Amino acid sequence: MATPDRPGFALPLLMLAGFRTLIDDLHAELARQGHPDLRPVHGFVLQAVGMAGTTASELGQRLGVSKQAAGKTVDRLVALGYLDRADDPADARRKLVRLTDRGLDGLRRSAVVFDQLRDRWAATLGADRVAAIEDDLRTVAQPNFFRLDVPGWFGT
Amino acid sequence: MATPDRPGFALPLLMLAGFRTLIDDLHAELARQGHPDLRPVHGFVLQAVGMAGTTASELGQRLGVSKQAAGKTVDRLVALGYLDRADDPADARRKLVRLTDRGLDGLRRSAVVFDQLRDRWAATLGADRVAAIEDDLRTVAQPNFFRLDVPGWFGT
DNA sequence: ACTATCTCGTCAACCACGTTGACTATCTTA
DNA sequence: TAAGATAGTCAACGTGGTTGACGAGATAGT
Repeated sequence: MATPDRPGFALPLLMLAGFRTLIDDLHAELARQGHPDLRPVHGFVLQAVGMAGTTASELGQRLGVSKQAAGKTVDRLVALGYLDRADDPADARRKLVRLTDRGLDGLRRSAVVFDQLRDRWAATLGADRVAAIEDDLRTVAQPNFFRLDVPGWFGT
Repeated sequence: MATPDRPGFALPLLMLAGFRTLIDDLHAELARQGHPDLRPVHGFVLQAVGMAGTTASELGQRLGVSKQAAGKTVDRLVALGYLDRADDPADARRKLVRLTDRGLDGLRRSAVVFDQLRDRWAATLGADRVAAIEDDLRTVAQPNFFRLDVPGWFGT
């Protein structure tokens, strides 16, 4: 890393580098485990869909993008076999977006790999330092997107 | 934040949230200071160009993208008045990409704002915690992109 | 019950940012 | 000098985002 004389520049650069390291490692491992076409954005979408399923509009709200953008991303993930659409019997306008078995598999494997990556960081830095980073970021970071009030994503 | 039972998921989500918080705050402030058309990617490009200027190919290497992608980004920043192109008298193939006065102004203001944002985090978390986050990320994050071996970006 | 309004999904046009492949012009080296 | 490497650009394309418009269906008010 270059160390500019302005210290503040290091913070966003390192945050980005840390995030990209995790994501790149995740997708390298997912590709090895049979999910080579899963792209960085897709993981967040699969999480946002959740076990209960959702609609394109609500998905857009959860991800902080327009409903049209969410719809197009759902199209791609449907084509890849990770999501499917079903009519809502209670409301003919809505189309329920749900995880397929493949989508669920990708999500579960992501969770496992993220755990392993966190363990790797903990082995280098110490578990307390990793937890401290998480606590600190929880304090200062504003999650104005990916707000998921869906409990038990990976539950039983 | 939702807290999934898999703890590893919190780490990338929080890293992303932290990064986006910094970037969103930066651009809100830059827009206030006369740079409303500066987008998140542009800051990194301006840094990678540096005071000495560079070429599209080298810029692509620094940013970890193809020379064509770098060239197109330079096109946009030229159109916005942040960069210009000049012929290299020593090599007729090369076109030197340089910061304009406006580009330099945007870069300097970014540095100032990032310093202020870092101070804000330090006021909340404590300066030692912020420094610890930076140290830890320097240890585990692999900066396979934005490698800038250019000293003195914002020098004298 | 009917009308006005809101919401959901979709289509179209567009922009930003990335890719690969091909090509010309130019420098470098064997 | 011929062969090869490099710089920039063009074209075609993929992905992820935007806004605006629109029809179909649900809902609230009189």
